[in-house]
Amino acid sequence: MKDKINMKTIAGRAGVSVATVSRVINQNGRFSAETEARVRHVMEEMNYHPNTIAKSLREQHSRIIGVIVPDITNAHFAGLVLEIEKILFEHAYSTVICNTNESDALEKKHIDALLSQRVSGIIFISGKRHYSLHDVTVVYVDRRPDNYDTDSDCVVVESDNESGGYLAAECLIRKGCKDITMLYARTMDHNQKMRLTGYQKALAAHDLAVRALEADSVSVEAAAAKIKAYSRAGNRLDGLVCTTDLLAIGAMIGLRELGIGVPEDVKITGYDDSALATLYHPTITSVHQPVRDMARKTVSLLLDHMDGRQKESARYVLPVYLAERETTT
Amino acid sequence: MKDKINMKTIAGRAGVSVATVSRVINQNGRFSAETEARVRHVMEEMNYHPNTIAKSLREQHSRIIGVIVPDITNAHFAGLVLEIEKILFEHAYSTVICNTNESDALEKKHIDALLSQRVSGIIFISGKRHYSLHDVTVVYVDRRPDNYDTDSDCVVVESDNESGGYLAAECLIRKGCKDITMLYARTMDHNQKMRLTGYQKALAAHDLAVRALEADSVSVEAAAAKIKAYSRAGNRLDGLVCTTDLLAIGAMIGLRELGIGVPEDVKITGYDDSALATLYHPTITSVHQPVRDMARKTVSLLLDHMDGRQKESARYVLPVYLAERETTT
DNA sequence: TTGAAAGCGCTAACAA
DNA sequence: TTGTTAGCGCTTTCAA
Repeated sequence: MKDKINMKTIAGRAGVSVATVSRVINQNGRFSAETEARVRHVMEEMNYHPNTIAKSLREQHSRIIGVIVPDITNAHFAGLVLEIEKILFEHAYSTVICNTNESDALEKKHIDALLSQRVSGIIFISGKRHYSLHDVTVVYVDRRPDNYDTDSDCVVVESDNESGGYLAAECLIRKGCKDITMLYARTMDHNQKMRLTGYQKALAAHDLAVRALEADSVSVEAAAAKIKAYSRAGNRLDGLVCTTDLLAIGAMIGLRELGIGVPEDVKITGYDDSALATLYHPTITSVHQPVRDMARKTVSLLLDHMDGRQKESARYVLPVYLAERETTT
Repeated sequence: MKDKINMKTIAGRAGVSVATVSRVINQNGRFSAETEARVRHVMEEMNYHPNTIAKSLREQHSRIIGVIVPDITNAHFAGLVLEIEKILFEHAYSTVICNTNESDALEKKHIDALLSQRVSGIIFISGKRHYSLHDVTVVYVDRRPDNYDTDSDCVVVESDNESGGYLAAECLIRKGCKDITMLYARTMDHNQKMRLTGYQKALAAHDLAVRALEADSVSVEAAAAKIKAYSRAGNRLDGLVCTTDLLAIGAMIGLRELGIGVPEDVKITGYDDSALATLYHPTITSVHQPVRDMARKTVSLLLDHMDGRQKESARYVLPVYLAERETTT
């Protein structure tokens, strides 16, 4: 009844040995054209699917890659995962998705499971650092691991967050803004930090004063509340650099309630160039990250390191650009 | 150097046989407390991860579930996949994600790969029908398979699209709209059809005339273009039921360009209750689908059918509700 | 060009 | 309570 057809079945029907069947499947040569045709025909006929599990056991690796991500629901992460999965599949690798919901405990469990599955590699989009992963190839993407310094023995792919912050601030300066503030979220990860640094450098380059607002979370409500409090306190503001599109939207909502117009009174930039940025009204000027390139680089590094068994450290910083839209008109 | 530690290593160090180690790991009883403690200690000490591949080979299944989805970047699908993955992991199953990009050829390749991996089950969010999957448990969710009829030998979980269309239309009627049109996309899948049916029933129940507009694609641009053409042609319109939040936004953008106000002149409903719905200005009244419940039902059906080996057909239709917001004020 | 057979790490039937 | 061992389906070495 069940899946009892295996290589032996095929071999029997084709009148050859399992070794030969294996050879034609893997194109390892050492078989005649007729033999190949016969074997292929039988496989077709019986709708045979070579058992990857047995192959993996024999070959000591699974052609499965684990992707650790905080939340696939986040559009930026989803874009990254989509591209990664696509490229991996082209290379005959499967992608196991692991949502951690930012929980260290869950992440640990997922890693244990992946290790048990003898995955060929793990891609971290989580930003957590893992020192104990010596027997598996690892690449960090989008969020560099905790305690990262350049000497660190790990492979990192990121986009140029500092440059992104700089570009956004510079745009506002170019548009004539004088009182430019940055709005970030309390969950101050490294990417946000670098964006802040970029913003600071841009303002310093033009002798403008630096200010920063911290929203309680990455949410519309938190951003709206923060910006309202700031404005009501009488602070001057004509430009706002946000570390996220969501924060930018929250800020606009808050400002709108105060009767402050965007972009007439305050110009705003977001970050990530998410779908929201072009959909929102007004459309949002936003820093675009090269998601596809990041995915491509990540996978190619992973594959290289898996092949070469080389575990050298490396860091790749991919360029971003600013997509200018209505909020900075 | 490599992963040479296996059950035998553990057994050796603990001074027991591999059978005992296996029993401890799988809690199959027939070992003493001291033995268990000793074995556990050694496993801990050596950072041993039981080889799932070998286990799978032996047990003839992989505890891996394949999820076929058109595009993980779609927020609705991402939500579904997130929940599915979460629940599966709680049951010690891994989730391999397969983006098909709506391509039949890619979908076929993914299925072959999953079959080779001897996955324990496949969840389809793709709407494609697969007649040849007899040796693996299958559940369709969100999009029923092509050529579906109730007798069909397959398991389907969906939300009540007809009711959703009805609810949306009824809301507009309640608010006093008289000229209510439906806006859908050319890619007329079954879900959209049912939403249209619901809309039609609601209007019929109130003796109102039914109209439908077909956008060229599920995009803001297509929706804006369509609604502008419709309005300019002099058609009366004070209510619009859209089969997607994206279409609703596109419609609003189109109407805005014509100087038509939402909700003053035209009231609008979206569908999916996506993040956009609460973020957009005005906030969008939208039909909410019970994504978590759909995921939960899907997984529980999958697990049941995998256990029981029963392959009976079934169809579950989960209730939706209308989240009323500013566009229907 | 082909085949026989060992062995990957594990589970479970059987024996003790 | 514990151990021995066959065998899951495949790849690969060695022989023919």
